[in-house]
Formats: sequence, C-alpha cells, structure tokens
Amino acid sequence: MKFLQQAIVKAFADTFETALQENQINLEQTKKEFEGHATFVVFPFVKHTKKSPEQTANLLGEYLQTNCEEIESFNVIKGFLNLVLSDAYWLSVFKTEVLADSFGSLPKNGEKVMVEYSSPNTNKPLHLGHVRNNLLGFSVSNLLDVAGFEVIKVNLVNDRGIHICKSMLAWQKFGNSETPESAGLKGDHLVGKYYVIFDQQYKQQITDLVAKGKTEDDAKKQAPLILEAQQMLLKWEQGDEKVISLWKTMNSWVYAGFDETYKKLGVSFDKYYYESDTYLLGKDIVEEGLQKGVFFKKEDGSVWIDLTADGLDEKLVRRADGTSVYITQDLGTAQLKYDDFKVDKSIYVVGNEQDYHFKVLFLILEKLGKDWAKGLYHLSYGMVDLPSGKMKSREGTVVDADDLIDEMKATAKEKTEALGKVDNFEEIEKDALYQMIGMGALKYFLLKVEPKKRLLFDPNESIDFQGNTGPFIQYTHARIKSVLKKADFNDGNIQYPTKLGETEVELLQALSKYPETILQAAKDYNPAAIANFAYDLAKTYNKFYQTESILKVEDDLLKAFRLQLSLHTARTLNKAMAILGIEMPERM
RNA sequence: GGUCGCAUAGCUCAGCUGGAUAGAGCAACUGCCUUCUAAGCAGUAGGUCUCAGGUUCGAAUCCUGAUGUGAUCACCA
Repeated sequence: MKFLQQAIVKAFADTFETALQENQINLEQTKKEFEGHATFVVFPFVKHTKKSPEQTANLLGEYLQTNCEEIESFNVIKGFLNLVLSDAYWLSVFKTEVLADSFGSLPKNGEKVMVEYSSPNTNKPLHLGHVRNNLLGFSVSNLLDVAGFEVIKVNLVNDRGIHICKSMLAWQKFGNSETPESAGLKGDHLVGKYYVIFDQQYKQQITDLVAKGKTEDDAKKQAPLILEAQQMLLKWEQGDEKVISLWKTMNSWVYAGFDETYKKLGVSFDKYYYESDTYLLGKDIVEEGLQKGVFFKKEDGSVWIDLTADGLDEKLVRRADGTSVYITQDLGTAQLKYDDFKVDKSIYVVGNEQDYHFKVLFLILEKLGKDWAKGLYHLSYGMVDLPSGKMKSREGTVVDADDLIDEMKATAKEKTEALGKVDNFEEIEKDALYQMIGMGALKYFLLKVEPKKRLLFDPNESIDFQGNTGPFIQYTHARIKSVLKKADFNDGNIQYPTKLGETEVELLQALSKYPETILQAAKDYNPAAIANFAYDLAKTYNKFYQTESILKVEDDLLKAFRLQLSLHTARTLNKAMAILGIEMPERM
C-alpha cells in the first residue's frame, strides 16, 4: 500500500503544511467490526496538526477521498481513520500483481545464502526432533529462494567419533554378521539397534563394577566396553584398515536408511560435508588466533580465548595435547564453507540447546577479523518434547521418524476412507493421496509454530486433520480444482465486473498480502508466517465459496471472474504450501 | 548460582515495527448437504494476555523486578 503512504504524506503537506517521511506512515488492516480496508492512526500526528484527533482524521479523509481515486469513502472513529478502497483498486491489484506468474516471487537480490540443516549423527535413526529440523531447514531454504536469494542447502554429517564406535563395537560383538538385508531392517535402524545394545551392556558392566565396590564415576570410566570403544576410536584415527572398513560399511547402511527417510520427508541437499573430512580443520585458525593475540596459551599448552569482557567465559579452542575440540572444527568448517561458496549469509539450523556454542563461535570468528562472520546466523529452534519430557534415544523414549511417517499415512488413509470420497480412485492415486495428506498434516503441524518455541507432541493424540491444519488447506485446494474442472475453465483475458461482492473483496485482500508475507517471513526466517497466511487464505476462500455460487451464477462475466479468482487462489495456496514442502492434491 | 529462551481461552497456537471491544483451531453446545467436495460454513460459550511496578495520549507488545518453566555454563558433539 505504498500509494496510500505517499498519498497521506501529500495530504499532510497540503492540508497541514507538515513534511513527513513515507516510512512514518503506518497502515494496518481495518478490524472486521469496522467498515474499511486500511486504517491510519492519527494520534501520533496531532502535535503537528494542532487539531483534535477526530478533526485531523476527518480532514485527511476528505483530502484523500477527493484527491485519491482509489479511496471510495472513509469513516472516523476517535483517532482512527478507516479507508474504504474502491472495487476498481482491488481489481487492479488482482490484474497487475496476482495474475503475474511471478506473484510472490521477489526479484533476485544477488545474494548467496547457505542453509545447513539436518546434520545427523550416523549411529542411530532420525527421530521427531530431526524431523522438525529437516522441515524447518528445507522450508527456510525455499522461503529464501522465493525471496530472491541464491540458496545452497548443505548437510554436515557427523559420521565419526565415539558414538559410531559404540554401534560398531556392539555389532562386532553381538551382531553375528547381521546386515540390513538379513535382518530386514532399514540400515539406520539396524545400526541404532546396536547403539542401544551397547548402552545396555555398558550399563550392566557399570552395575557389576559398582557391586564390586567401585564408585559410579570410576565404573563409567573403567567398564571394559567403553575402553574398547575408545580403543576403536583411536584405531580409526590411526587409519586401521579393519576398523575403517567396518566404519564404511555401517555408515553406508545408515546413509541408505537416511536417504529413504529424506525422500519421504521430501527434503534434499546440494552438498554434503562429513566430519570425518573436517574434524582436523581449524588448527590453522588456532595458529592464526595465537598470532593475532586473540587466543592465548596456558602453561599446559592448551589454547583458550577469554570472552569474559563479552559476558561469556573462557573457552578452550585446542587441547593441551594439540587435538581439536568441537568448536575448533566448527571454526575450520565455517572457513571451509565460506571458501567453497563465498556466501553472503550462512544459516545454521540447530536446536536451542546449542545457543551458547554458536554465540561463542560467531564471536570468535568476528574477533579473528573474518568479515564474513557478520553473515552467520544460528536459526535456533525449540526442542520437541513429549508429555513425559525430553526424548532420549538411548532410553527408547523417542518418536521414530519412519514410524511417525507411516502412522501419519495410515491415519490419513483411515480418515479418508471414512469419508468415502475416494472409492473411484485408482490404487496408485489413493496411495499417493494418503501420503500427501499424512505428510501435509505432519509438516503443517510442525511448521505452523514459530521456530524458537518448544513443541509438545503427544503420541497418544493424533495430529488433527480439521481446522487449522495441512489437510484443511489441501482440501480447499482440491475443492477449487474440482470447480475449475467442472467449468472447464482456462485462464486468459477476461472481462471484469464493475461491482464486487464483500467476500470477493475479502479474498482479493487476503491474496494481495502474499508478497509482503514472503518478505517478512524471509526476514524472520519464519515459515510459520507462511503457514498462517495459507490458512487465512483458505479460510477466506471457503467463506467466499459458501457465500457466492460460482458455477450457477447467470452472469457469464461474473462467473468467469469468480473462476479466475478461484484459480489464482489455488495457485497461491500451492505456492505457499510448496514453501513448506507440502504437496497439494488435485482431488481428495 | 551465572547466562539465554519461553509464559495469551480447558488444550494447541496467531497477534506485523506499541493502537479500537485480544483472535483462530481442537474439545463442548446450535443450526446448514434433493444446489459448485460438509476434511466445509454460520453461530453459542469460554480471557485479570503469569504477577508487580515503569515509559506513553494509548501496553499482550517496550523497560525493570518477581514467579513458573526449559536450555546452557565439558579438554562430549
């Protein structure tokens, strides 16, 4: 509504001889209970006009009505100037903006952004927490893409370390050469099974040692299994052939499993980084930091940075024995990612349990004078909790990603069949539909909540398919498609009515908000804003659909307009939901 | 204990850079399918926006403090 801001600035100049900037003019949507589309609040300006709020609003309203053809009428309530925009205005928005193929896609801004997400460990299958991460990362990537960025999606796989050695060791000892094929298990689940077995056996050894008089702490450190796992990690680092070979085999099982899950989730990556390649990185940066005097060495040879002046602590960046810690490799990986792609922004989609880590990481890079560090951003999201509390993979209190996906599909099938609307569908179409609806419900459920908020998931309460849900929006889309098909409507040049109905204007206004929604959502890295938009649009359409008849209206001109309006509502819903990674059915 | 989040209807959530009588969905209750898909629409009921101060013409929104809740403060990742 830039034209309105400009018009109001001009109104102030002509009526009150007051010079204002456009960005001082805030407009909001008029509340439902009042007449109008846009509301301008005059309170902040009465000191310039030297008149009462009512008088000010009335004078502005009169000026706008006579000088601005888009303004049909106005009304004033206290200091609120409610402006009614003309039907012609809404039609022009529809014709010039909504109908364009590029509607909602912002022009390319020439900036490159990297989004790192998923970043799984290779010792166990993905769970609901990973699902939130993946969906968030994927949809933020889509969002930035339509907002005009060039986006590079990367996955930094944590494929090395003690955790995978635990799975390897347990498999060696108790696996009897079991393979995904022989066990009939997805590779990641098979490896996860041995991770759990390791933990059980390890705990047993601790209990036994404690019974023999050891302290708990000593028992944890001296249990034979953990010593063996540590030994294995050492061998891995030395490049021991047998260990490396087993590691490769088991990781390949996991990757096959992950690929399957990623495929079902509909997420993808442009590049994979592996920690086995990057874990030694960062040592140069430590040297650089020492030279620049940003880091300092303690007597034992360990290297630290003092962040107490920034309200943080001292942080270790290299061990006394010269080996890397987590943050060392992250410093190195950040440099590597930058060197590879020279991105303007780099986003890390990682849970809020690592807030402190990223604060420190970014601060160190800034102190080292990396000018690209200002483009780093930690997209921190809340944990997914169960009613019983946190999910713990070792304790088996996790909602497994594959199970959940299967359950969602099964629920979708059940609900769809109960409605009896797909009896004449081919089996293949039915199957695709159940998948679409089940995943639509799940994705929408996880994405409609602002990322930073924690999410409660109750496995005993199935995710809704009615109301503010993915299937509701999918249903609205299918409903529109059905009408369009019956009318055999093809988009093209049509004649427009001169008078619009109330719900038609509401729908046009809802549609018109799409580009600004994209802009704001991209700025906030917030797919939830897109979900809310889509819901609002679908709701507004359903109201229109229920109020006006489309196919039965006698006036051909009006019928064509309503069909075109329906078509572009469907398209916009499709675009918005595509950002969330949700597919829309042609019928359901 | 220090630091960083979060707190809105019984439940799950919206509420844009401060604006009108705080909005949706679920659950409950009422209507609406011989008419374009009822996974829908319309309506009833449900609130001290955790509490106390402050800033302001105006605060759910900004500031301070308290309470509750979660994360974090590893030579783990």
